[in-house]
Amino acid sequence: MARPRAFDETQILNAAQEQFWDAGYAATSMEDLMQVSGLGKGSIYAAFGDKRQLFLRALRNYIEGNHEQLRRVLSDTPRAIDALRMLLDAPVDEGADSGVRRGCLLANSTCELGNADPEVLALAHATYETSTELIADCISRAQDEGGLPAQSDAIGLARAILTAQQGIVYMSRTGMTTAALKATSRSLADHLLPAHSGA
Amino acid sequence: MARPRAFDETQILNAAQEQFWDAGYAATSMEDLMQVSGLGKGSIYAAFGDKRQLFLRALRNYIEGNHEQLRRVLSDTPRAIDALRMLLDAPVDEGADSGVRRGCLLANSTCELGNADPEVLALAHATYETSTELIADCISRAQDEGGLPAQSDAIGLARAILTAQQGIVYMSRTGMTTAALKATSRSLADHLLPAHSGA
DNA sequence: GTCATTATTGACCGTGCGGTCCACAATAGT
DNA sequence: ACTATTGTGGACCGCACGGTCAATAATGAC
Repeated sequence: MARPRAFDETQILNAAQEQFWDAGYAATSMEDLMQVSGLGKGSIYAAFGDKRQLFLRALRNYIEGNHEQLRRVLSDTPRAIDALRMLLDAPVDEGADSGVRRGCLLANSTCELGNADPEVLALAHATYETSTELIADCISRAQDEGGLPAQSDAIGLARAILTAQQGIVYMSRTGMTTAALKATSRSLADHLLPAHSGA
Repeated sequence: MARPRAFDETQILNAAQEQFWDAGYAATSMEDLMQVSGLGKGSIYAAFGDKRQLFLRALRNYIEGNHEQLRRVLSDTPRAIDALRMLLDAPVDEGADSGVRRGCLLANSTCELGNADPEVLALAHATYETSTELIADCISRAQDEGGLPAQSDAIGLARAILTAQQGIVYMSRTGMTTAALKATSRSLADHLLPAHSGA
């Protein structure tokens, strides 16, 4: 009954996400977004509202993707303890080859906007709460499997792992060599997850 | 022979630093800087060049202050192991009462500008290299004092502690409660610095 | 084919930005 | 007191930004 959309909304969100991830919120102009999306300005505004709303949707899109991946890793890895170690290793590989270390979009956004935009802050808070629970579940599994001492507080340890991971993500942006980064992630994993599996 | 400055350069740098810390680089306008410094636009440009240069000086100012404080804590604390624990505790107290958790200016700046401004990135890299060395020295001291096992790699452990600290700094910005934050810092300290001193 | 409806485009707008400049103020030397 | 020199403040500039809008294109219903 009317002219159909010529673009896929998710595709645009992905493109916007990449752009915001590369440059940050403030440093991304509508021109940039037009370029990476291939859309005219009017189409973007008609479809998403304004820059901030597009950003928020792209950010939510990113978070969902991240959580999906987290869930997959945590549940698909045979030994739970290995999954936990992977959490600390993952940021090291991210973009190691391409040389561009842009960290985590949510972390970047929280740093840039967390003080000024309550919605971004709330998104960050909720995300890390969920992450903590997912990780804690995995810790319980590791305890059941005997990979971790049973007495330790799963939520507390989950928070420590998450915090360490965020530390690694950040340090990866500071020009640390991949080798140093790898060693650090390993060191943190060894300290936080005492029993580890082989070489 | 000429009209003297009516302001103290360091004072302006401190004011600018606070402003950039509160709002970030892009979200700070020259108007903001005029307001917090009490200076006219012309004076700022005459004294500091442009916005970016003022920012870089404010950032360097911040870094120097931070390192001074780090040095002081690391050397003035009687037992080195306690100093190391303090590194992880410090971010928790920072701004806990006022409620504003603005993290670390250098970290914020690196997240916002690290990809786009090589100078900021270089500053971050150099800073963390220095921090790592300072912490490593303190670790050696802790080993000499018997507070830490002597066999562990000081630099590696220093990097792990620094990374964990940055993780805590970041998590403090995500709306975590002070209690959870405190528990996390304690947990990380306990895992990274096995031997600790009393209740 | 006609029409109603929605998508698309790009010209256009007002605003706030970083940055410049100039008239004026304040000092030190003589 | 006069002058040279530098600091100060704010008016001013051009620009790029986010955002709007109207003309046009593409579809489905009938």
